[in-house]
Amino acid sequence: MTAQSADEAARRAGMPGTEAGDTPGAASEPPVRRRAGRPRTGILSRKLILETGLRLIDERGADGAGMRAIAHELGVGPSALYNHVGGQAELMAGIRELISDRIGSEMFADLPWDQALEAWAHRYRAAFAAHPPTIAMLAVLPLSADSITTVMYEDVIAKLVGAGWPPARALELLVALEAFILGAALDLAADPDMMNPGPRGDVPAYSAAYAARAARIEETGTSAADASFALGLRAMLAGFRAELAGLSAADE
Amino acid sequence: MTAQSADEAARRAGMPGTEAGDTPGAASEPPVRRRAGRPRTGILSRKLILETGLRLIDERGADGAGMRAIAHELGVGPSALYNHVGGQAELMAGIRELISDRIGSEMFADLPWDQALEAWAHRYRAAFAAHPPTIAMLAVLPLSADSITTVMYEDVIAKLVGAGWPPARALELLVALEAFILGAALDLAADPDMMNPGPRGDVPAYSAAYAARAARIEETGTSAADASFALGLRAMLAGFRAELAGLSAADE
DNA sequence: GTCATAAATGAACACGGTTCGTTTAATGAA
DNA sequence: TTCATTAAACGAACCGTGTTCATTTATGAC
Repeated sequence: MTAQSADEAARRAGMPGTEAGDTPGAASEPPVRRRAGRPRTGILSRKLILETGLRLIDERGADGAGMRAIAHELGVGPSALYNHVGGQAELMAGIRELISDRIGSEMFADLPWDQALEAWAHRYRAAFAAHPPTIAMLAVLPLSADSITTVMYEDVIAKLVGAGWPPARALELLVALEAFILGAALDLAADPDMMNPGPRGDVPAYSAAYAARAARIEETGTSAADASFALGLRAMLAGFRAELAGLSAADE
Repeated sequence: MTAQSADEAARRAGMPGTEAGDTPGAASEPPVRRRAGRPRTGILSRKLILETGLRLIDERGADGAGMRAIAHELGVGPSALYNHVGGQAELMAGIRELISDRIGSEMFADLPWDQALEAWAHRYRAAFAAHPPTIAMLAVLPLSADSITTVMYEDVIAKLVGAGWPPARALELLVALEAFILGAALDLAADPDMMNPGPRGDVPAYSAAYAARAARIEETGTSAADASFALGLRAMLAGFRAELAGLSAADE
């Protein structure tokens, strides 16, 4: 990725000149004893901070991307971040948009509405699945109104209305589907063993179902979360098709 | 509620005897200058702490139920809580179970599987909806294996298997439906104005749909979140019915 | 050149969860 | 009954967090 190499270059740009004669440790990451005042060459940027935050979350878990941790990772004092980012809340919102901006909506250009929704749902979930620790944290954050997410919504709604959905219903559908996707993403982030009943005799049907599912996972190779997502999405889309047919019939 | 009055009684039980001569302020809630050492009559209990935490969350929002806040509310030092609760994580898990234990599963006793699922989904969502600030925080927490939630799962699975669902599929259905419910609960907690596109001309279809939905809300009186939940649940259940019919047909 | 502004430092501040030693009361065993 | 142990409170720390502020240095516009 070009962004990645650019970031690396920007990070290293804080070093004086030839070699660091004043860095005593000289370990892997040079501590870059920088004296006070504005540095000759820019070190931070909003984008660099957000991407570092996302990377730290991926590497160290949800709690690994505090203000101090990001600052330390960038070889900078914590207060320096506040020249580029309003605070932690804004930082989290920025990271969330970093992720959701990668979902895209091209599938609505050349697929029927229901197939496009299916592809979109998979992409949506995958965008979060790429950063497991973020899911629980970011799925609950609101999207800022001016983000490009809104134009993604535009593509969804336009397609649905074009297919015959009443506009208000189309928006309800979008919200409902998004709820399922986020819930499925949470499931994806949960411990796979979370629903294990363990050895207890008072829940026979549930224990049997758990064992049967485990066997099916063994066979097919698909994870439990994937299977549930596929089943739920299939059901929801089938239901939406039936709903639309009912609406069209009522029109006549 | 009996629990409530019992709690209050337990809370006041810390006062010495007749009247508090050493409480200078003597405001509404007596500060109960308690000297060190084990009090004559028990003040705290795990249950009281959990219920106070849930109440503070309801009253003051998600961040209003810290260790120090709960301790202060109970007229006790923060460290006293650690005699009854392992820490904040365990406390949150306890509150989560407090809520989800109220869902119940009686509807599976005397309704067809699909109607029972519908009633269950509504109750599930309502249990969280009763405590809006908790949703985002608690929906992402795992359920401890020994909770009575597992017996609720037992009722769901038993009903589904009895209706002809293969056990593994029944569990997948349960997880998928739960994902939708939690996602819908998150939607319920979100700012209703969150999806407002505002005055911008580049998303015409979306803006129109948003306006149309607002008008429908005005008419019917049902909230946007409720409408989306109803639509999504209806679609999902219709899809599940079709899925089961397909499975039965394939069996023959 | 001068001056406002941007961007860094580093020292605080306030507040959070948590730990620990102390003190007192209850409990159970000898 | 006595005595050791345990339970449950206090209160003073400890540590880590996000954040603010005064200061210092570089940049860019007039």
